[in-house]
Amino acid sequence: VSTNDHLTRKLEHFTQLSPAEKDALEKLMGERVRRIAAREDLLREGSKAEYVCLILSGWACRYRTLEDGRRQITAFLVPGDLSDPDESILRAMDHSIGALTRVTCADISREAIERVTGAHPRLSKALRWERLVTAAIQREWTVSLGQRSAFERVAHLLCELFLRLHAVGLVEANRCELPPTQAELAEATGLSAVQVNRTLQELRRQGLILLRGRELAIPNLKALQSAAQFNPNYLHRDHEGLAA
Amino acid sequence: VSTNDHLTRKLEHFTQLSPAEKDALEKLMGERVRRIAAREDLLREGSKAEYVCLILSGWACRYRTLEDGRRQITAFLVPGDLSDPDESILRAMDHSIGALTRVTCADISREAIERVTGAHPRLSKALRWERLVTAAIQREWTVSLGQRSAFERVAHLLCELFLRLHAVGLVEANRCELPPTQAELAEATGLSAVQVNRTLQELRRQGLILLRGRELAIPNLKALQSAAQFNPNYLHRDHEGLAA
DNA sequence: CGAGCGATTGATCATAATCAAGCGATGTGG
DNA sequence: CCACATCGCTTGATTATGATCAATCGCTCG
Repeated sequence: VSTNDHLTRKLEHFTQLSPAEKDALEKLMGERVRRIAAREDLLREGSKAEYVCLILSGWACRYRTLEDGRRQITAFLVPGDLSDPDESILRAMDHSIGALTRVTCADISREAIERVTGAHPRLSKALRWERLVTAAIQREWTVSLGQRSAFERVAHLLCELFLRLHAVGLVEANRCELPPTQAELAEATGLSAVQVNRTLQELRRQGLILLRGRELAIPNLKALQSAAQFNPNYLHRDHEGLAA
Repeated sequence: VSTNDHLTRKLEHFTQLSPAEKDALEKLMGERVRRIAAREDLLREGSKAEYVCLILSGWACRYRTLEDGRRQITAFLVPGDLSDPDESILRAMDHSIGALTRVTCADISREAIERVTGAHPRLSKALRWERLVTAAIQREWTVSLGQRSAFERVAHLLCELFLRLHAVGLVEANRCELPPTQAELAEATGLSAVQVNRTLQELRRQGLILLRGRELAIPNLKALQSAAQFNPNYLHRDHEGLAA
């Protein structure tokens, strides 16, 4: 098993892939690998997205900065996540993608994607599924920011990230990495860093999470999900590959 | 000019369409027209999206209801807007689409869409552009809910809706319909209905909007945009069709 | 050793939620 | 035709959630 099979693992939550399809994916990940330092941008607002970015290792985020300096993180990108293949249609990016840690990513040309999806319809469908889940996650963030309390927001986000990391094989024995700083979690949840700190402490106090440094452990996922009113349906993990 | 050419008008903000392409679009809108009463659902969470919904007239919204009754509107759908063609891949909808007014929509089969996009690459590209703009709008809502004050949120939303309606020909002399009730605007902006009411009054007091019943007038769009820190880039109206 | 970053804590403040009541227009059934 | 109910909007009073301000601490790194 390669260390860079995160995308493959994720897509297999939707549908079985043949060896040929996995091979085609693998080849895509090979071309033009780039290393980005923490706090650098993978793609900057205003520039044209020439390539599709696939995160091979490390964490990144989509974010937008307002004129007065306020910043909102609109998505976290973990290994196996990729920017939208169609984004290169647009004249200019309306937001940036920044590295939260050191990141390695593959810059894949749109043509390469189209070649592969043209040859492998099932892969094409799996990538469309991936895109739909990404959209559903974005909607769920809207729900969180609009309706949920600070406590629920943070708990919900941790549930989501934990399951997403699980899907790409980055959870071991209820533990995973959680690289974002509290300030970054604050920018994602629309809270202040102080409030994120207090909320994390409350989650710890209730025994729902163990968090030391960048390592998060969730001793009882069901309990955390229940505290967060987290419903995993929007991640659409119940398709061809698993059920039916 | 047909009264149902909203989608065509919108797509032409991205690229010129040939008569054949417009004709193909027109035919799509014809099949299987459905009428939905206000407060009814076009598509319900948990069900399978068999068809693509294209709004021909009236307003709808995507929304999600939490277990305890809280509701978040995650998107407004106005004439010319459509649900994601790929959504039928998913086993079940993770949210509902509800009518805010009486709505007429066209239920288009995925096969019909694929037939048309297969035959007209430019149309295919325009629809992908439409999808990207929808995703950008969703991100911008995340920014609003996470970072903007009540005043900015409401002002920003009004700017967005005004421009979107403008793009489909539903603005006349700085005036458009605004069917959502204040309670619905509250569910979209993550505010209480009381706060929306007070914010609208403040916008009126400052002369930024005129709002009576369901009619909204924006005497000075630039002024409102500036008050909202509204940057229209994310709507990506500057492509092939207009510039270059 | 000093600087800087991230996490933490306490005190105070502000924004917006909640609660409660009333108004005006619309619509409906007796 | 009128009495009454409902809905959407409006207003005032109070409360609460989370922001802001400010300081400290521990750790890492140069």
